[in-house]
Amino acid sequence: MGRSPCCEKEHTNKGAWTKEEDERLINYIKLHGEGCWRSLPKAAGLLRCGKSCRLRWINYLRPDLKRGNFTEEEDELIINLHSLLGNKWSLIAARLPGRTDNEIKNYWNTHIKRKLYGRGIDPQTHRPLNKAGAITTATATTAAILGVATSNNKKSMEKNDNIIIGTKILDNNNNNINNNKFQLVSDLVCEDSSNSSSGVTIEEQTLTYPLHHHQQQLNLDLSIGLPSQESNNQASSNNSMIQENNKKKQLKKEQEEEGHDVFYNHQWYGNNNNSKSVCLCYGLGFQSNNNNKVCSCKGAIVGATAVTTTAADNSLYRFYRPMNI
DNA sequence: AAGTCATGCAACCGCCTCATG
DNA sequence: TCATGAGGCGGTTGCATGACT
Repeated sequence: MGRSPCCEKEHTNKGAWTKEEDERLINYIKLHGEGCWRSLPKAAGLLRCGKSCRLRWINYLRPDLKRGNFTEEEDELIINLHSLLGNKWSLIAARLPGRTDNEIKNYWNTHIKRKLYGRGIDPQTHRPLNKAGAITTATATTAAILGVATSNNKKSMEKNDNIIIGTKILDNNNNNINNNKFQLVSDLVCEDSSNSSSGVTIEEQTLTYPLHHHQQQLNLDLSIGLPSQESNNQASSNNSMIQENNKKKQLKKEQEEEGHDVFYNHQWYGNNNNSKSVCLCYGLGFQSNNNNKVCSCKGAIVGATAVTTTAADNSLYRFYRPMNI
């Protein structure tokens, strides 16, 4: 049985929105808020599909949209986020206040792609164009190729299970990863936090990356995003910062009282000031600001269930995702 | 001035996810 | 556990506009 259409197509307008339609939609949402998109058109007196109303509101009419050209800072952020997330425009948009996924997608296709080509960089792989098809530094033994699935966050990471692979970097000569099929996500250092010397599974390890290096690029410590909000968001932003600082103080206290590191917001809080341990999916940029939709870790470290080899050796691991996701 | 081509972007389409019963 | 449907997402289309000949 086919799915019923979201609206009666023969009775709906299509194409560009008129000023009157915009006003009707704005007025309705001002009065009633964003509710059921399916019933909204009728209630608002619009001959439009609910989906069309939603899109028009989200991409064009929403009052918090930032209009105008993208800044250089936003350009670089989009490029960095795309290198981590691929064509996940909604995730990228979530890190750019006032920008929509559609806007970023269009901007990527019309401007940034060209910009990257101009720099000699393949916009899909973020690798130099003259080296396309070959990852010159990656290598792995068969045993070191890790399927980064996880048992403790199976449901939320469903989409990512078995698709990210980690490759232990041994030297610069072997190319075991087919770069036509895989895209570089990130380099991370695996560090054993369990103090056991053998038989350590990835799940028992802490995956640590050099924080200062990533912060320079993406401000991953707090979130991937621009450092400041628009002025009308300043108050709530300040409140969030106060709450966050209070939480950190509390965590520090807990850590001191209990004598061990404390986990919060994908991170372990401990005594080591030089590096900060994070869960793997966070480190790879798969965290989300939408109730941890992507990563639902609660302290357990994301890792591969299948691997029990000596990954916890402070080696550099390089992570890839297939091109088709 | 008119025709053609290139570009940018709003909007649509179809599939996927997830909540609900 | 399964079916259903609303909302969400990414890819694509097509129109408006500007640049060029």
